[in-house]
Amino acid sequence: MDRSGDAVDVRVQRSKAAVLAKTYELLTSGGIGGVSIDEVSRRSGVAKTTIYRHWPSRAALLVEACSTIGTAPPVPDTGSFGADLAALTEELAEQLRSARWAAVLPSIVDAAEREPELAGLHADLHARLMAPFGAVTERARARGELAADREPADVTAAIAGPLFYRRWFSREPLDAAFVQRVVEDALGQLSVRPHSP
Amino acid sequence: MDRSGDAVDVRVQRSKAAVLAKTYELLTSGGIGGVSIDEVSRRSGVAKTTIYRHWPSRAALLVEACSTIGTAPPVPDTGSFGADLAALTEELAEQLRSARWAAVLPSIVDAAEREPELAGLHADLHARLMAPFGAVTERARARGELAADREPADVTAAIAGPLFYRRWFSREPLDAAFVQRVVEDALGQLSVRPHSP
Amino acid sequence: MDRSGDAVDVRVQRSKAAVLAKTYELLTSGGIGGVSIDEVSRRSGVAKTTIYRHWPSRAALLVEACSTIGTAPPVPDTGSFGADLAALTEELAEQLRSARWAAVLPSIVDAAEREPELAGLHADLHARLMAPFGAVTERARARGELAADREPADVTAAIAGPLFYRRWFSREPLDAAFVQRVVEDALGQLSVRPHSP
Amino acid sequence: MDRSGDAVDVRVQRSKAAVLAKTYELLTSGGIGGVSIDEVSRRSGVAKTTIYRHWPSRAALLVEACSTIGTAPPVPDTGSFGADLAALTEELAEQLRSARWAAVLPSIVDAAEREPELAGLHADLHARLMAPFGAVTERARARGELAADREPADVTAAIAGPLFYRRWFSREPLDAAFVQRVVEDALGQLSVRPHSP
DNA sequence: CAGTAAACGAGACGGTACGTCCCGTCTTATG
DNA sequence: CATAAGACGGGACGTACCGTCTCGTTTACTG
Repeated sequence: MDRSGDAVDVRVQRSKAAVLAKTYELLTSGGIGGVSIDEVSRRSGVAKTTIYRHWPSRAALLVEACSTIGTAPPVPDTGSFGADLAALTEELAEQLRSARWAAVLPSIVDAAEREPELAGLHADLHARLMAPFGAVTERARARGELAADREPADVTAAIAGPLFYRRWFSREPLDAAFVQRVVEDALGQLSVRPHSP
Repeated sequence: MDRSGDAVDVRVQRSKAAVLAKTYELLTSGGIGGVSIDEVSRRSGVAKTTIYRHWPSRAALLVEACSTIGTAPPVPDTGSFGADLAALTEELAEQLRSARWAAVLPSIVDAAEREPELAGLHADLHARLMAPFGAVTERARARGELAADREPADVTAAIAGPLFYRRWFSREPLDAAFVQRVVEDALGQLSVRPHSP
Repeated sequence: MDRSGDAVDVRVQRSKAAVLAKTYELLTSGGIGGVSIDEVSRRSGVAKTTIYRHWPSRAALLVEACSTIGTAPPVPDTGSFGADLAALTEELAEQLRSARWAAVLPSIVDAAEREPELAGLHADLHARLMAPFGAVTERARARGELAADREPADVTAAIAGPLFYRRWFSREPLDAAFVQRVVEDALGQLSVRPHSP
Repeated sequence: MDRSGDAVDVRVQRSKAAVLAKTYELLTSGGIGGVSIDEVSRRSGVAKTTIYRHWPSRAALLVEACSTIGTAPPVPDTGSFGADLAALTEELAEQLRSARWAAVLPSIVDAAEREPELAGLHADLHARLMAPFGAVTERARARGELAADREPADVTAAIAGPLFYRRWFSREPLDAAFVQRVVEDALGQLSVRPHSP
């Protein structure tokens, strides 16, 4: 019966796609509270049984629906770490302001906090979101703009820290001035040296 | 008639106290999602009807139950902004590692994200937690250690940003070295001048 | 402090009257299901406590509200048993068609069926309603129109039986023809002799 | 899909049967007022949700539960209307003394009085109970024992009227002498002619 | 005219039931 | 063997009444 792996049954793909699409639709229209498995099933025409076959819980479905959406931005390559960082930070701020995943991340964080099995999902999502910062950081280290002991984690802490804090904790607007200052402060504290090629 | 406010019937106090206590208990153990009126009623022995008599909704009960959560640390007064900030930051890190509210905040953030009536609750809690940073910042500005255009919000963003990020998003341990670096970076980017009395 | 029983405090009268009036009002507007102690209290301004002080239960209040209303018709005295009986029967039929107690009696019967303490109330009400039939029957026996072995109970069974049956069991209209036939049949089976004074 | 009607899922049958059985139990022990969906659910082990899935309201459930109550006695065929009627009347009196439905009818009458959706239930039950009287009446008319203008309704009024009255209103015992007199009176007022075959 | 006991209003309380919504599990039949 | 269809047990929601229970406050008779 071995379908040799790659012919994974087209129906599975179809079902998952339909479910994710409707989940996304409900998510954007009614927030997380507006997504119920029953409703997704009703609208997508995919049986509830099937949904539970593919996702262990409502939370898992939400996570995937969001992570599909929360695709990391392309890694910029301007030639200088500063410009790369500014571009990425602006993009991140923009997503925090408007992207669907930004409204859902706290519930994922919360889930990760109390259900260890969901912590993995959180880690995946986080890694995906932060990957571009890692990439430009590595490049900067290779070019000597950044000291060798500066880790990608330091960069994300310096950038995402203040942004996330402002988005979810102080709940003030993420205006351009704030974003710019965050970039400058980060560059300052990371002791970035100008790149001379 | 007029029972003039202070003789408000002891039973009311008892009921409310019992309900709040159990709500708090459920809150810290299961987050906001773990609090249901039915469960509070069951555990507290207070009838559901009575709970609804005192709080119009689940949200209202949560707001009041949370108002006792997260007591801010005392404001240090070492004489220098740097030392004050270091003390507060270490205290905050310690609370993030162990305090009950640290496990609950994400669910509050999540709730604030989509239930407007709970946003106030989040704002209160946040203000309470960050108040000491505001106090030492104001003092530093008065003493000239800090430029007049440096707002308390800048300080909390510089300190709480990385700490919160690490606690809930990158989920790495909040070790002493990290805390120390956060303080140093913050002092650097805030352009703190030494205090000469 | 013995107020010697009969000076029962005017306030009691006032409260009871107010409660019964509103109960009656609710009863006629919303049927038995429309009467709730809370609502009666709200509308009459009489505290729930006071209501329960005077009536042991909602049922008891309803019974009294109905029995106050279901006053028996005056005993006719036409000179002949047949005419008396016809008058009483027509009056009874009229009450069955329109009086408030007619809509409530079944619930009293039901209550009497399963709560012995309410059976007494039922008996009272029944006796009050049937008293006039007893009176005219006794008179007819005294005058020799009716054999001495014909009891009032036989008369009520012959008259109220078919009427009640039609009102509550077959649920057909109590039209004049039916009422007339019931009277005739009763007179026939009671072997009424014409009265010669 | 089409499960074509007869393979309607055994579970549905099981649930409905369990619910109806317990409803019937509660009904006969506590009358219509003694039936609550919660209690039925609790005793039957069938979830409240499931009950509401099958019956849109408490009333609908009661209607169905009552439809099995009160099975009519077999129609006698002695050859004469008088003997048939006597047999049926004695059987009815016996049921009034002991049958479960006799304790429940008043609450059904009461319900029919004010809940139109339950009136149908009452009508069904009444028709079922009275059917045998209709049958023997028709036969008697066909044989000429009874005038053509004597309706089954007249017979039931003459028989069930006094019996029901005595059972629920005067609440005196339904002894043999009373039953016999009711039959005789009925035969008299119906002007029954002897049957000559 | 003061004292006192009843009746009273206000309303908190524990409790039961309502009918609805969603969860996640299950069973069965179809393609 | 993935799926559609949908029944099922369960738990929570917020509301309406029930009947009980303090508590002070009239009110009207008594001494």
